Amino acid sequence: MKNPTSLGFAILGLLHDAPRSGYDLRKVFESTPMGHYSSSPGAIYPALKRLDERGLIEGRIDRGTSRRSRQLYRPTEAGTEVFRRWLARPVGSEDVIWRLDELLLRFAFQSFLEDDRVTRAFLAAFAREIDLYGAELESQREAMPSTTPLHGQLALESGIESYRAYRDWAVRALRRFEDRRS
Amino acid sequence: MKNPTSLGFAILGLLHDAPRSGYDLRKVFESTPMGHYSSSPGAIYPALKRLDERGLIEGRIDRGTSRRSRQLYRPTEAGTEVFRRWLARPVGSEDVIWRLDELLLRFAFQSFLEDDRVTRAFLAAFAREIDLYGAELESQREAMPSTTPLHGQLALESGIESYRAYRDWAVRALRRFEDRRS
DNA sequence: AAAAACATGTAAGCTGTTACATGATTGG
DNA sequence: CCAATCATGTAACAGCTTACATGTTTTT
Repeated sequence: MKNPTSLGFAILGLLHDAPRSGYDLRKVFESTPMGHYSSSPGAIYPALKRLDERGLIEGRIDRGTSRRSRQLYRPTEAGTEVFRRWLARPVGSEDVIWRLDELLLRFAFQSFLEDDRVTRAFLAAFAREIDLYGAELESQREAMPSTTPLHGQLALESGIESYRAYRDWAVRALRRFEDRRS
Repeated sequence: MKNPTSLGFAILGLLHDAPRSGYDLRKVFESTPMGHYSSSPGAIYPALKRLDERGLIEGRIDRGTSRRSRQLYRPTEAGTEVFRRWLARPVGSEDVIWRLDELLLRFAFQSFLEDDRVTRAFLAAFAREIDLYGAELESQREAMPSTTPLHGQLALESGIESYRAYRDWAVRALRRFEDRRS
């Protein structure tokens, strides 16, 4: 059984916050900083169906005041299991290179966990891996022949500085969690 | 006729630098900072085929010393037209929000153009749009209730700081191009 | 009464992933 | 001669986008 996609995990996380319908989820994706995930019905509804088929969520028909049907989804026990394991996954080098968005999503949902050990480990690993990648980009810049057009040099620098910003962020975030422990 | 995807434009740009085979392109994507684009044959070869079918590139069989066949692709006139138009496209707000990677790719290839006016306009618009988006994120942070978990606040801050880094980069890059003009 | 928002979905098409397949050439 | 690398592709599948489809309830 395959793992959900990023969108699947985003949905699973939101359902751990509160039971929601497909339409509710669309609104969250449209109006909040999570908006980097698709809010189109052609993405949300099939994603909900997959999560349901894999037994990670279940839907109940909710008839509030009206007689219009509305599927309210909530996570199953298996879904919570999978969600917890996802939150605590080790941070690898490919994650920071290829799946930075998903890492930040994971971080945002770690407030679901009781204590902060997972988060502290996450941030330490995140800072370490991103530093390694930044160093690699730096050495690529140094290896650039001086004939390289200015555009190429600058494009690489934008990447380097973006990674630096994430590293600094991670270090500061880690301090915030260490303060909180005491 | 639809426009190429990001990968298509990346290929088109590389072919403006030099004629290359599918295999050559794969190596570039594997080994350089452009590596955020897929190097898998299942992506490259179909992308080449599409560019060919749309008349933007053409392949010639190149038999160097050996008798092994090797398709060397180069842009057609129509391909160069499309490429130039892509390089000079105005920078919109959705571009910085949803397609930052493609914007940086466009910037990197702008060295193909004779003079720097397009690049200066690009960087000015880029800085302006990214500032607007950063301000929106900031106001989202301020609108956060104080009950918001630390994780959520910090995740949003990571986004804000990443955008700030890009804005600072754009401002510095613009200065570099203005110096060069004189 | 009409418009907007609620609410859920499907269908076609495109792109990319993973895995497979094939054979030639070169370096040790 | 064997392994690595050169070189080009295909097939099955997953997921997303865009566009369409349908009907209900609330607001103006």
